[in-house]
Amino acid sequence: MRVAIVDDDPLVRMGLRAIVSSEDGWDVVGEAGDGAAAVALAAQERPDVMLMDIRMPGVDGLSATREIVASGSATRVLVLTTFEVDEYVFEAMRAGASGFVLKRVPPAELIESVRVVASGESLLFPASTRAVIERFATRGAERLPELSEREEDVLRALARGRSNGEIAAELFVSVETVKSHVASILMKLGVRDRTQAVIVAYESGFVLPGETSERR
Amino acid sequence: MRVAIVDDDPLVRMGLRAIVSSEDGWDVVGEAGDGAAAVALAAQERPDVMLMDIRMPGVDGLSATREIVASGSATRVLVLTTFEVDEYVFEAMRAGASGFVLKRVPPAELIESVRVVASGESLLFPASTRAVIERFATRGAERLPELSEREEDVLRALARGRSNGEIAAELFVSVETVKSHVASILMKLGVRDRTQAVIVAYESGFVLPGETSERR
DNA sequence: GTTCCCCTCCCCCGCACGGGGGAAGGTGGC
DNA sequence: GCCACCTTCCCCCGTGCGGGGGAGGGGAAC
Repeated sequence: MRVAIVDDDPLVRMGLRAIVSSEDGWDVVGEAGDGAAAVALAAQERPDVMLMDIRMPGVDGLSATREIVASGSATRVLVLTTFEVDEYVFEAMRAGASGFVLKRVPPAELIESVRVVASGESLLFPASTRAVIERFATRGAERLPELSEREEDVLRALARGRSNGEIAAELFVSVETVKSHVASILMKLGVRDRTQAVIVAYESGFVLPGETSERR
Repeated sequence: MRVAIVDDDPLVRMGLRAIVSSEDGWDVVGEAGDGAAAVALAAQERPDVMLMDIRMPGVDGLSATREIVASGSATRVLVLTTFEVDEYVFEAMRAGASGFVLKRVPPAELIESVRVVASGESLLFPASTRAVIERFATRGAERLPELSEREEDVLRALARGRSNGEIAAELFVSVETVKSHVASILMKLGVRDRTQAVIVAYESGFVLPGETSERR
């Protein structure tokens, strides 16, 4: 296992190095103190896993992660943070990090985390997982008003960017029918136009990013 | 710790009961073989954690989870599945489950999982976490074409359901200017109308569900 | 200097969209 | 039997939106 360590604090790097290199067959193949150096290090050493701090002078850890992932590197990035509930968790996920864990976890857990992301899986710390799940659940403010079956069909079509004419063709009905369904949807959702209806569809979880375009 | 077990297979229930009750101070306060019984059980016994199978005859585990969570119960639902990559993970998250783990994990891990969700945190199995992160990252097919700063402002406004006139007022420019920005956005994104632009904004991660409406 | 691109603003045009009416058959509840 | 709702279809009308032309100023690159 070849591990790289990125943190602007030399003390933290030393601590991480001690933990990682204590494991049999594990090597720390390099250290970096900022994002730019991290990108270069990833390209040079091609480590299996890179432990990445977020807050660093110059190029931050998220930008560095984005670059490394975008470069097609096989290196997995495990983001380390100081605070439990870190707003950066979503950004880190979008940047392509394979995991998001606390710096102050017991060494054994950190080792295990590295092993997990190296295996191609991903992992989040419980508090982060909770935040993610809550975003999905949108607990509380969700629930669309009751839409009829046909209206849901039409709303799904709207959320795929279809025009009234296209929806009519897909559902084998006339454009007028589609228009009347759209009008009902707008009224029930309390919105002005199809664009706002699509926004409500996304915000309520009626459709999820990724489930419309990729599947089939 | 008071735990309830929901699974249609008596054998599985026995196995889970054995694991749970082997822990000091932990009690299995009830079992259920289908979703309807699970909802009733949650209301009666108010367990700390409910281990919930998904596939069951009659009312399935997801519907039961939805009901229990919607009822405002303090019971945390930990969803158990047989297969690693289960399409139901997103549904479970949306239903309000606190976790999603494999049935065949070592007993010690299952116990630990129950402890985690009981503490109010959430947890997903690595393979599930990976799927979730990939949905966020939308690795590969993402990246909006380069939009100018102003165009990003306009796209953000579009994603909030604003009309051209409203955007003009918000950005202190004329409607014509907004129209020309919108036209550039449509061209750059390769879409037909503002609705499709909003869809691209969501699908690409340019905006995330939850970040527009709730914040501020 | 020239050459881009961005941002701003303006014109005309056509049409899809949304709002206002309505009407018909089918299903299900009371 | 009546009423409510869904689904389907039709009319008219106004306008917001998108497509097609531009044009001028400013800043960065070269």
